[in-house]
Amino acid sequence: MSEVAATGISVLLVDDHPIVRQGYRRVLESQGDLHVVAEADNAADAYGAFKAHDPDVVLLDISMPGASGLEAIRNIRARSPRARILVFTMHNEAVLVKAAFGAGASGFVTKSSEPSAVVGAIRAVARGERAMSDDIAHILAEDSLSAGSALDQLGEREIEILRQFAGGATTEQIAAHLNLSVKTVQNYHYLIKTKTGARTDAQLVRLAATCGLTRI
Amino acid sequence: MSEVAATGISVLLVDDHPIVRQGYRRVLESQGDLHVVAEADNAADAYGAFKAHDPDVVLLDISMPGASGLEAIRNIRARSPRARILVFTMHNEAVLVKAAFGAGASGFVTKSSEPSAVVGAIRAVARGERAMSDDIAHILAEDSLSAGSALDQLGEREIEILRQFAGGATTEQIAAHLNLSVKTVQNYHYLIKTKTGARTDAQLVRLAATCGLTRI
DNA sequence: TTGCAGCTCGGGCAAATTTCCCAAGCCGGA
DNA sequence: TCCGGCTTGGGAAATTTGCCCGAGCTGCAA
Repeated sequence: MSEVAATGISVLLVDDHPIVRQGYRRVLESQGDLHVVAEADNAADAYGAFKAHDPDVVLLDISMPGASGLEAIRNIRARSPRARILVFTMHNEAVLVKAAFGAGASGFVTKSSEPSAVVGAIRAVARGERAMSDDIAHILAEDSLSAGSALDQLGEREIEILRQFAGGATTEQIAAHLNLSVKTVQNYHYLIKTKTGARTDAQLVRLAATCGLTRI
Repeated sequence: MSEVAATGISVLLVDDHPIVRQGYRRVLESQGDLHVVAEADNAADAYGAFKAHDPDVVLLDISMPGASGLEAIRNIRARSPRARILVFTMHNEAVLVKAAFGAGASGFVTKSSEPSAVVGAIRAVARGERAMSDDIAHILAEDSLSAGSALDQLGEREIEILRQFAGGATTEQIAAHLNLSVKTVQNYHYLIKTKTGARTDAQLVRLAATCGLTRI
C-alpha cells in the first residue's frame, strides 16, 4: 500500500479542470516529497482512483459538477476509513466546512491560501493531523461563537421545510402544503438558518443542494 | 514594446488564487515559447501590471472578487486597444461569453479545456486571432439557435450581482465588493427577481445554478 | 409516577428587508 | 438631438426577519 510514505507523500488529485490539475501537479511535485500518483475529474472516478493507488492524501475540490464532493468524501471514507482527504476549494462558507469535516475530511484549505500553506496542509494530513487554512479557522471560530451545527441537527419537520424551500416553494405554499400557519413556516425558516449557520437564503439552498436534499 | 514576440510570447496572469497562478505559470513556461512576465490577483492591479510589462497576452480569470473582470477588460482595452485579452474561467454561460467579447476580449477558454487547448488559444490571440474553446463554441452556437435563457434579459451588473448572491454573499458583502450602496444592491435584487420571474430567493439560486452562473 | 427534554406549533413586536415608484446621469443608436 | 436602456440611489408602505415567548405533545428515564 502506502510504501511510498517512507520516500514521500503520494497524492490523488481530484478537480474537474484539467489545466488546474496539471498546475497543481507541477506545484506539488516541485516540492520533492510530494508525488501525484493519480488524477480524477469527478466524484465518481475519485473512489476508483483511490482504490487503485491508495494515496496518502486525496486533494479534493468539492465544487464539482455532477455528484457532490461531499458524497465523494463519504464514499471514500466509508470504504477506507484510513483515507486522508484534504478539501481544497474556493468556497469558504462555514456550513460547507463543517459539512466537509462531518463527512470525514481531514483538512480544508481555500484556494486563496499561499501555495506553501497548501503544501503544509498536505504534509499535516499525511501525518494524520487535522489541517485548515487560516481563513477557514477564522470563519469556523466566528461561526462557533454564534451558531450551532450542520444539517443533521435538523428535525424531521425542519428537513421537510428546508427541502420545499430549497426547491423553490414560497412560504405560503409550504404552509398550505403542510397545513401550517405562515408564521410557523417563517419560524422554522429562521430556526433552520440559525441551526445550520447559514446567513442567507442562498447559502441555505446551497447547503440543501450539497447535502443532496434537493436537486438543481 | 512587445519585442519579446520574436523570441516568444509574454503573458500577464490575472487570477485571485495564488496557487492557481503558480500552477498556470509552470504549465505555460514548460511550453518554451510562453513567458509569464507578471501576475495580478485582482482587477485593479491588472492594469498597472499591464502598463508596466506590456505583455503580448493577458490571461484573465473573470470570476474574481471585487471589481468585475469585465471591467478589467474594458479598463485595459480602453487604454491599450492593442491589448490581447484571453478570458480563462470555469464559467461557461453564453451571456458571460458574449459580455466578455463585447467588453473587448480576444478569446474565451474554460478551465475544463485541455492544457494544450489553452496554450493553443494563447498563441492564437497573440497572433491577433480570435480564440475560444470547443465547449464555448458549442454553447454560443446553441445559444444563437435558442430563444435565449432567462438570464439574457439581465444586464452585466445584474449578472454579477446575481452570481455573488447565488454564491451565498449577503447584500452588505456584495455592496462592499462592488462599491455600491446597500440600497442599490437591494434594488438590483428586486429587479433581477422581476426580470427572471423568480418569486423567491431560492428560485433565483436555482436559476443561477441551472444557467451555469454558479456552481453548487 | 413525576419530571425532564425535545419536537411541533404559533403569537408578539421591533428591526430589517422587500416591493414598488421615481429621478438623474451616462452612453449608444436612430 | 432625442429616445431608450443601464446604472445608481432615494422614499415609503408592506412584508418578512430576528428573536423572544408559551403550550401541547411525545418519549424516556429516574
